[in-house]
Amino acid sequence: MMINYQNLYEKLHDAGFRVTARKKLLLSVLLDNSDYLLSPSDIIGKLEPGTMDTATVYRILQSMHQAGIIESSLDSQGISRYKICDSTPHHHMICTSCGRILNFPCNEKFWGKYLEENNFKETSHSIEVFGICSECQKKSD
Amino acid sequence: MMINYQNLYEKLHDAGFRVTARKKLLLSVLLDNSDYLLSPSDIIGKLEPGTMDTATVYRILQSMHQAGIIESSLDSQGISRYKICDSTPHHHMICTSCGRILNFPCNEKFWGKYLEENNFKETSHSIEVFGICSECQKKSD
DNA sequence: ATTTTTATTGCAACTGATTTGCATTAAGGA
DNA sequence: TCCTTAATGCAAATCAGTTGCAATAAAAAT
Repeated sequence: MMINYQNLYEKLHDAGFRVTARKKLLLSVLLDNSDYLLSPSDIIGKLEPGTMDTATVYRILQSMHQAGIIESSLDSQGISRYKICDSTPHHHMICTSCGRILNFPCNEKFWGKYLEENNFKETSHSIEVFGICSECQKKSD
Repeated sequence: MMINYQNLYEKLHDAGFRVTARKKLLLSVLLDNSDYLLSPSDIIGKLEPGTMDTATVYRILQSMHQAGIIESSLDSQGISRYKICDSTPHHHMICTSCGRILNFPCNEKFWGKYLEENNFKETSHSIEVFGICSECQKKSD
């Protein structure tokens, strides 16, 4: 299933949100940078100055998250970062130099035995691999 | 190698920090709660009111982290949480109800093939499993 | 097409975690 | 014990993110 604007607009609408000019604009920024986790201030930096209030950006990001069209995570400094949801479950390889994120699938769960040993009921998990992406390795040569 | 006060004091000292009464006090709080990731405000809450200034707590935590005797992580709300470093590498099972953290070792790295495919140079990784610990499952019965 | 309802937005003020400048105090080596 | 310098308390500042409110604009109803 391809990601497209119509689809995203519908999801927003179905979640009870109005499809406004600002929401469309933010969506285009996120789609244009779908390989990156963007912080609110990254996003604001990509807009013409004065296009949108900070509070509006935060509110729209909340709405989109609620509508299930973007996923959020915290970077190493505790700042929220967002990207359009991927359709398949996955984990991340995050470049600590440029911030690019690459996905990889995850089927194995080698910690199953530890869950049992501790009688721990898993609800979710997260695997993140940090390092330097191919592009950034070239740059530093 | 067991964790003990002398050892921790030495590490602080070796990193160029003075071993003060406040640092000893914070260390005892962290040792008494070594199964939990504590936030600065958790820690302050465990002290007699007026024992130590907020800024001091933050500064000491920075020093201890720099000295390599505590590890830090961010909780789901972006708040810093700390605990005494474990001697062996491991990953976490974090109880979303009480905050207790359980360790499990990690040897396997099933993402190796994805690193190669993308020519991604790993520097570190993090695996966190969220869920409900044994104790909290009992409580909700 | 016009009116009506209600979500959306800008603005400014606010919150809560964390940091910083500065004067004072106290480690710990000489 | 003295002296140098890190550590500390206090107050003010910073920074991400949130909120109240009045004005605006979607989308639903007429």
